[in-house]
Amino acid sequence: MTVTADESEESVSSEELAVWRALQRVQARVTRALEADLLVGHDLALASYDVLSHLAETPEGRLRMNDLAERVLLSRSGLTRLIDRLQRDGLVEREACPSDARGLFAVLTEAGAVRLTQARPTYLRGIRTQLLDTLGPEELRRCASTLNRLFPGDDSGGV
Amino acid sequence: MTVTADESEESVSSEELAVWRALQRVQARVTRALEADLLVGHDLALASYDVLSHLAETPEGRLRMNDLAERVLLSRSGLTRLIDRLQRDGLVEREACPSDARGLFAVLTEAGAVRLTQARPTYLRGIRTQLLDTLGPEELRRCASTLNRLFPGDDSGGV
DNA sequence: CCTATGTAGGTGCGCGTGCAACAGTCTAAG
DNA sequence: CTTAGACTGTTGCACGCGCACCTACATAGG
Repeated sequence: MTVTADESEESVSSEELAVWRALQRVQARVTRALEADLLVGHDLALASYDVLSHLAETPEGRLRMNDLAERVLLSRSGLTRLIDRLQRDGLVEREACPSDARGLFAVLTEAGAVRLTQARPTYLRGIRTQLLDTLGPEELRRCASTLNRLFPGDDSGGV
Repeated sequence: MTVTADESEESVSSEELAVWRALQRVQARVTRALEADLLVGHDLALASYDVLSHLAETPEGRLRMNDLAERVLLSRSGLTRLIDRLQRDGLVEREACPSDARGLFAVLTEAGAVRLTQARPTYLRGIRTQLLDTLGPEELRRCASTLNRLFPGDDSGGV
């Protein structure tokens, strides 16, 4: 088959395409491993962990819904439901924003902080074995500099 | 807040964590851009494009369901429904496997090949603007070598 | 031959997600 | 003060996905 239309224009080398495909595969592999591990070990979805994690990185343990949605890579509506679930489970609470009557804070509860602390080792171990170990230290360093250049001021927060 | 439990064990530097998070963000950004562009431009979901693309890279334009599922990063059941839709739209056909009565081939139709050819420029442009342009040529080269080392013999296929 | 184990693909089901639309609120221009 | 436009979070809806389970077939071991 090999439908080779007009490669003259809009060319992307097979090496470049391979980069994109590898990116997809790595992301899928790590994501699924983390999802499974967190689920069986702590009854926590990866998206839920991400929310707790980002909240915990905040000095006050709270974040506006919109802000949080961007950080955890979710649509606003998606975050609304996710916070619904986390609130139902007592891991997060909603709190009104004094300065803006439209705004709501998602705020980490004590139970949420505990749950996060319990789950963190599982999460970190997953990243280590699925991603970091497969990269050599040299490649890791290069990736870090490249990625941090693309997203300046984003390596904040801990662990 | 900053729940800093036991960082002694299972440590992952913030630089390493940033790598993982950046990976997620890049993947999400490119994926959503491609999905949107392909949808408005060619009424084609990204997953559908991936299927057509992988089939077209095959000499006979056909692939076993299982094999295809692995390549497009979908569960077997997920691929079943996706092929259902593509077959309904006439872009793909199912064909029995002579050597194994359990097996089925997903085979690219002429209409599927045409649709792929139409959509390809949109797809490649998306990768170019969302991913490749943001990486310098030097970083691109490094990523390629790193990723291709992690997934040897996977840069086959065209464009 | 016949049985046991593994594999290929499909189905029922529940769930998480995004899009479009909406109400409430803020802000700026007249 | 009023009004137009932008923004925040939520909801109705439809859809795509994975998991668990199932059937059909393949293959090895008796």
